[in-house]
Amino acid sequence: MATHDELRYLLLAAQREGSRRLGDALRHLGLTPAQAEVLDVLAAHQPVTLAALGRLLVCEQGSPSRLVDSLVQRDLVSRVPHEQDKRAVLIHLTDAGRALAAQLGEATSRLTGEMGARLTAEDVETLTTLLHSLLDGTDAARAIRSRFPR
Amino acid sequence: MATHDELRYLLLAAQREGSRRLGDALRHLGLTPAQAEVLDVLAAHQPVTLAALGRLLVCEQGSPSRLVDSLVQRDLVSRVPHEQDKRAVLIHLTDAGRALAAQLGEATSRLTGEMGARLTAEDVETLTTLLHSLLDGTDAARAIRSRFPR
DNA sequence: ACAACATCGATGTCATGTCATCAATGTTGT
DNA sequence: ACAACATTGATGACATGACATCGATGTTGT
Repeated sequence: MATHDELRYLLLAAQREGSRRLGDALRHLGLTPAQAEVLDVLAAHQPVTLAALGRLLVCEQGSPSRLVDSLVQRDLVSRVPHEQDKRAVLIHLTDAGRALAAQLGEATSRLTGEMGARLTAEDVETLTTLLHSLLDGTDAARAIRSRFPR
Repeated sequence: MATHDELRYLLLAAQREGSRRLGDALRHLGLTPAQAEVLDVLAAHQPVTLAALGRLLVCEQGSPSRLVDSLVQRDLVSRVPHEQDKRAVLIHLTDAGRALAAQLGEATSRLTGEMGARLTAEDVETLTTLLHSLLDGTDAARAIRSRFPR
């Protein structure tokens, strides 16, 4: 069915477009969209192990060691060995990381403004509901549910 | 607004999930999602220059030379120098490429079936309309419009 | 004609994402 | 206790995507 193919490409296009604009909005903070998502999640769920962080992130599937590496190198995040489980590592925000995380909302406000100009609040609601239907039962849906409780 | 952020992550999640499943569905053909999109577009718009192909693709922004390279190496596509414009190159499907392109619909049918099980035809229509609103005026929207005329 | 500019395709660089594998550590079944 | 299995985080390998730059070629304004 051509309709479903069109929808697939629309989802791809929406994600790419959003990602580019988010990248623009974050550039002045020196962050990429993926790095910003990590800071965003950490600000609300600190501290977490790498595996748990991976489960909360939409942007990556497995354990995001390399993504976290990039933040450790910039002193936005620190790794602390887990006391009970010697395999695990706990990820914390540093002071600098917390400060940057606090600026994320302001940086993305332009983005949400653009979306608001194109979609009514009801449209956003409809899209959200339909996308949850589409994703129901997937890991990503669980991640989003736990980050945005209704 | 948390709602817009949730929507951003839902779009990301939907694209990732779709991409993984499409990758699974295409694996037995030896194609990645991006390569499949190129074959798909070429089957309908052959021959095109690299720049024109880039404008028709959702998956990539600039001119997709390296993506096309991977298909040339597998003899699915060929580059032919443009006669009038010495800068340009025309991309053609080879016989093998045409044969593979003909199998794409079958390969993606499982995907569209899964979508159909989660969304009604009306839902798909609604999503399509709303995403077009969100993307109106962007290059990606133009690409999709020209590939899926209403 | 010709200088200024635009477009074409290739390429280098960086940051993802995905998958597979690995060594270290935990957990479980018996 | 201990063998079988599962989980954790790191890493190598591969294919994208985004951006910038470059040399070659076209186009345009005058």
